[in-house]
Amino acid sequence: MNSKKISIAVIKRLPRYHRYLNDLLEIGIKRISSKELSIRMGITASQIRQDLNCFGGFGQQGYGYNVESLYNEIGNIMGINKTFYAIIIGAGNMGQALANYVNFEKRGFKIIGIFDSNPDIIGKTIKNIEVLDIEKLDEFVSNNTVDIAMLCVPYEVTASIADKVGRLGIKGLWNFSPMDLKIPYDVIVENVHLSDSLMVLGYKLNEKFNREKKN
Amino acid sequence: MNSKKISIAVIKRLPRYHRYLNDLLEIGIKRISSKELSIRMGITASQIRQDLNCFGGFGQQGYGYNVESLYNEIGNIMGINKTFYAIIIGAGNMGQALANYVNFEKRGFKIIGIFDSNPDIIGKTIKNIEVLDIEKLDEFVSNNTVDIAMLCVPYEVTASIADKVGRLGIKGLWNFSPMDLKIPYDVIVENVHLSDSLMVLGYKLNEKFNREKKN
DNA sequence: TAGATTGTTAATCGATTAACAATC
DNA sequence: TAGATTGTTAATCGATTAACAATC
Repeated sequence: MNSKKISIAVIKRLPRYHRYLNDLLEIGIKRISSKELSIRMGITASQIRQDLNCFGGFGQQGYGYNVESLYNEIGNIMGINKTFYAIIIGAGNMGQALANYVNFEKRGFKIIGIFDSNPDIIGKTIKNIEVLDIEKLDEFVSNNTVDIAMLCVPYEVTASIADKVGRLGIKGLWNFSPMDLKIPYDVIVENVHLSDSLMVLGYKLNEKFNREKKN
Repeated sequence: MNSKKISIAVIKRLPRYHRYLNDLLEIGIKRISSKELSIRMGITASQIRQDLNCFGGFGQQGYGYNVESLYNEIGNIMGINKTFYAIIIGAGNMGQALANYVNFEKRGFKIIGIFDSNPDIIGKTIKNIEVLDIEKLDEFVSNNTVDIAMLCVPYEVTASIADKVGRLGIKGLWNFSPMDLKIPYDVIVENVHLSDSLMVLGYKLNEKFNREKKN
């Protein structure tokens, strides 16, 4: 693997390649050319070859790519073979949805703890994990390896909890609050801004509507 | 408003501007320059001015932008003043999380129906809305205005339900399944691929780890 | 060998940033 | 008026696409 910086645009496409390759595997396709894959995915063959060559030459001239090995290679690049240990902070609807989302485990993410501050929820069991009092977070983190905190707490407390996560040395933060976290720690934050996404959908609907009205 | 095509990169930044302006309003700041805002948001002042000027000249030389009116302008552009009527299909954990997510209503999205196929869930009430049998979807759509369907059903049935949504003439689809929908109808699809987002976080963590190991 | 398709360089396109005249 | 800051044009940067020699 060469050391030149891989752009975030490329990284974000990797999970999509991975999904398509998985589909191909499942329908029993053994090899695929960048041309064929480009048609399926609706992107250019050039882009596929450029993207893959950021990480190495996985193909073979005159043949194309072996689906299974390319699938594995991309999995390796994304770290799917590694296990990331994650905790969920905030066991409301969203936190529970994440806890029950089976696909994460398949991709190497293992939920090992769930925390909340609501006495009605503390002590409940979700997916065989007892919901702990958020007060026990410090203790838990000292006794367990925690790579990622998934933050599903109300807007008002997000900033302070994110800060705590940073202070405890957790390196990855998956944030579901509609807010840009600024914490003075060395934490990698990935945001899921649901309402932003919904607003983009609203914009596109409006635009479409206006366009149609004009015609 | 001029008619030249606005790039999707700009559109995606609008909700973020909207959030920051809302924060400014709440702390009582009345006017702001692109320079000041750029520092807060961590982007360039140039970009802010370019973005806003896609939609019109909202500022004033020597003064900057009036926070409240800019907030409202961006809200209008995004269609926040309009009401979008939405239904949730799939009342599992994720569907329930969406139903209970208060921020949507604030942004003009109103949930008017929830559907599921599980007899244990049908008939339950979520946020004052009775969960209906998915079989009643056709009937519901003929009797109500439905702009958006929020799809939170299991992977296996996503494609067929998305197809049905298209057939019923619903124009917007918010998809939570890890799959790229291809439906032969004129539907605007916005995807929330949670596992893709998580995989990107995993990649970044790995990369950081490898970088640190090297030093 | 001939055909196919990659890996990679070069060209193009679009998005971001810089610069500055216009103007409040 | 002088200072500040926009709106907008020009320059730069980066990402995508095209082209083609290398090679299986």
